[in-house]
Amino acid sequence: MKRVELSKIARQGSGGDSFEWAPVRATSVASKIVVQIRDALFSGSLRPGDSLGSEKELVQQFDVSRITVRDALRSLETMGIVEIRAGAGGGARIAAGNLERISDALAIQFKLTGVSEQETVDAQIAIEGAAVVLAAARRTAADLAYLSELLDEAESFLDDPVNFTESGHRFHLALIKASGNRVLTAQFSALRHAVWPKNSDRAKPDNARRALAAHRELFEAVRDGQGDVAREMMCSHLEDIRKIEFPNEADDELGGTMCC
Amino acid sequence: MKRVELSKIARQGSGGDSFEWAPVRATSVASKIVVQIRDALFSGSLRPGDSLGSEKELVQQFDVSRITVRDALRSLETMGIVEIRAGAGGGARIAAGNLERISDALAIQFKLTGVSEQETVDAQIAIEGAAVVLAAARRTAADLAYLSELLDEAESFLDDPVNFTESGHRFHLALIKASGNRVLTAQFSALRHAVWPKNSDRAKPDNARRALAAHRELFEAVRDGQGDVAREMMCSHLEDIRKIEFPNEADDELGGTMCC
DNA sequence: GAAAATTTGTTCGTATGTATC
DNA sequence: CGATACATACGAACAAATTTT
Repeated sequence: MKRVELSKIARQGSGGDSFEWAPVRATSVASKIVVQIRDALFSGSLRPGDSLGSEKELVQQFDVSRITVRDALRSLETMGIVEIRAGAGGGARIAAGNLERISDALAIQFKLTGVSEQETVDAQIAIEGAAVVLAAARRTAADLAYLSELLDEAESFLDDPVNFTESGHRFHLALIKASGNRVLTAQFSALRHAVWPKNSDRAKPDNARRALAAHRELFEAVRDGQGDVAREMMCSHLEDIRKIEFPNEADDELGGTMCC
Repeated sequence: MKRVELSKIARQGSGGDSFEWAPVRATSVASKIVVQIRDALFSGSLRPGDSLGSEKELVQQFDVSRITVRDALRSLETMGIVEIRAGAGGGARIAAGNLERISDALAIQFKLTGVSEQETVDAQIAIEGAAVVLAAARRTAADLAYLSELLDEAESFLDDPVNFTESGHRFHLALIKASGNRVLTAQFSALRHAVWPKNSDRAKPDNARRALAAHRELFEAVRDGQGDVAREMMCSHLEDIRKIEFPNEADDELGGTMCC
């Protein structure tokens, strides 16, 4: 339960922006507190679990009003940097990482920016394609057992579009997790949550059969350690899905550019 | 300048969580305002540029105190959903998308989670490798001109490690932007900001020469539309960098698994 | 389990800096 | 340049929730 000494805020100071990305409205006092704590996190002087003290203590340390401290804490909380608990022994502390939080940020900015489905699927191909290469090299027996289970499950859902789609999602996720790479896993989850149709009703039986066959081949390639084969299969499988889910892009002259 | 009618907050209501991700502390009144506005964004009833009114107006609309509205606005601002301007005609309005904000969110969670350098570099290989394939197919004349400029710049920095490293970063970024995929660009930026050494002093002249040669070959492959060649080059180039920047991982038995 | 202490959540009033018209 | 509108900031206080005793 380390306590870190934080300096008072210079009201009219220039505020050291050690990052190249612009902090949110660096003019406000609250944002200077935010920047200071974020810097401390990245420099390593603050780590998950460290306590920042209560609102009252922060008011004293920074010599600002309670509202200013609250503004800063609200921002830090929204960024996922701090967790706030009420009651005795509570207060603000540096949060543990939560990679699922990334989905929110991605979804919001994708929505506001209006990125195309093509960009999203291309990014997904990049991530899943690389992930299966790693998975083919690192998959454990437990990974293979779970993937095999999911294949059986999917087969039982061949005539149940909703459940089939969801099962297929779990298969993709398990495949990526088998890569052992949390960065790729987080980025995949974010993309999936951000822009894919929530309830795809396009998983008609014939499409489902096709997808299941692709999943089986993927499984075998990963099981046999054939990374390159798995990558190509994943790519053509996703191009297939792209044509089904986003038919308006099917006539893109660059279709299949990625790898297959 | 559309105005959207927002309903009052039910103090003890259950609060409709229409998303699967848990909103931040759904118990507080402020977070209910946040959820309501975020929902309105995703449902399409709020779009970039729409005005939410001033703090005072929001106080009246939601029938809560000023500080509660402030808390909500601070969260929404941090999420990048609203922009707040002071002065007459100011107030809160729905922000335009800013994909750089994603980098922040990713970098923070990667830092808090403590992902390994190996995971990061593997993800970078996935993203940059796919990006150059797209870049080879889509690069414009302007892209090539800028990349060529950066190569000349880098050559002049061969004996200046700090500037050489920075110039090289710009080259990688320009290469990815040439893919025309903003999702890949955002994810790359995040990785770069999150875990790479800020001031790499390892760009010794001999390493610099090696890197520059790799960049030249990458440029030629992209220029000539040879996507597969570019991918392999990018991969081996990044594996090279991995060995230089993170020598403690050089003996990883899985080195070179990705593609080369 | 109940009481007490601690801390956040919420409200009101007021003053000040700042951007717009 | 002045007036207006707005966000930012400060102080005091009570309510609600949570943890400790």
